[in-house]
Amino acid sequence: MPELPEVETMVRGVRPVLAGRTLRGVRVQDPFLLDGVSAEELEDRARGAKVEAVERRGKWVVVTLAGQRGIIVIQPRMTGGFWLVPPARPDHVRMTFELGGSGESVWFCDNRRLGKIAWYADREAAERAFSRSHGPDALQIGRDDLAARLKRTQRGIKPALMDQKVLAGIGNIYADEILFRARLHPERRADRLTADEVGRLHEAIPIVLNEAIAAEGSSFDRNYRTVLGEEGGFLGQNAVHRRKGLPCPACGTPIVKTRIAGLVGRPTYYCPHCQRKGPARIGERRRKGSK
DNA sequence: CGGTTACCCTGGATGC
DNA sequence: TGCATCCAGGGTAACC
Repeated sequence: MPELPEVETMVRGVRPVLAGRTLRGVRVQDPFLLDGVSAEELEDRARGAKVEAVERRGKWVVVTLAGQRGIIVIQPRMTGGFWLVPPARPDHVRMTFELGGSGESVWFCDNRRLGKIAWYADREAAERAFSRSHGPDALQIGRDDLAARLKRTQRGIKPALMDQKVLAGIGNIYADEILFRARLHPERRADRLTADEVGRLHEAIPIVLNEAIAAEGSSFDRNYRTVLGEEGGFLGQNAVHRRKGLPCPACGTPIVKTRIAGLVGRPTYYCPHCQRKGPARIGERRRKGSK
């Protein structure tokens, strides 16, 4: 589930509680999520450790332990998320950060168990692991770098945007929203965008992601919630994702839902008027009786 | 290289 | 009400 804005929201929620604090320890409730580390080893490393930093890298949550105790990396994937000691213990707790003294906890929950928890000995090892499967962060990537990376793939622009190796952080929701904002059809070939189109795309990425972060991400059904259990408010101010048949906010044309090549079974939403396969006509309005 | 399938899991919504 | 089916924001491996 969580994409960059949701993970950023989680990190901002968890950081003030954990950063600078000394853990009593961590408890692994579900070793199934562990990747390359045993529950015993992880718990040993974290016991009594001080949390130096809580950061986001792409869709990863990176918890750095002080004093050479290593780095814990949590990938929420589809249904993972953090909770700050809510009144009632949530379902599907997979790992717990236990704080000293007060007895407070931070829970990592994941009903589908698709998430991953890893541990690296130091920042370099974590960085190597990240770099093996990720490009630059979507909020950091430069325009020329983005252009060069898109030039290297003949896929559609949407699959390319969602490829973490091209740039890190964008998933299905925000790919749709970013492409709408950039007025690009999701099936346009990544390597055939004009410099102007790449420029629009590069502008749209941080605008959409930062709007979503400001709204604390996207919630629907019972999925993602903030660390306090509140819904993110982005869906409701978005343009196309999950808005099949509803009017495009720019031109009123009904939004189309489809499936595109290179994206397995994930749905794609776009405005067939604002996002043409041919040259997009920016700013054009389709309204009865005018123009 | 690009694309598809299968798979990792669970639970909510929908349809009969 | 019960049961089957489809769907879901992510990601990887195997294969054509």
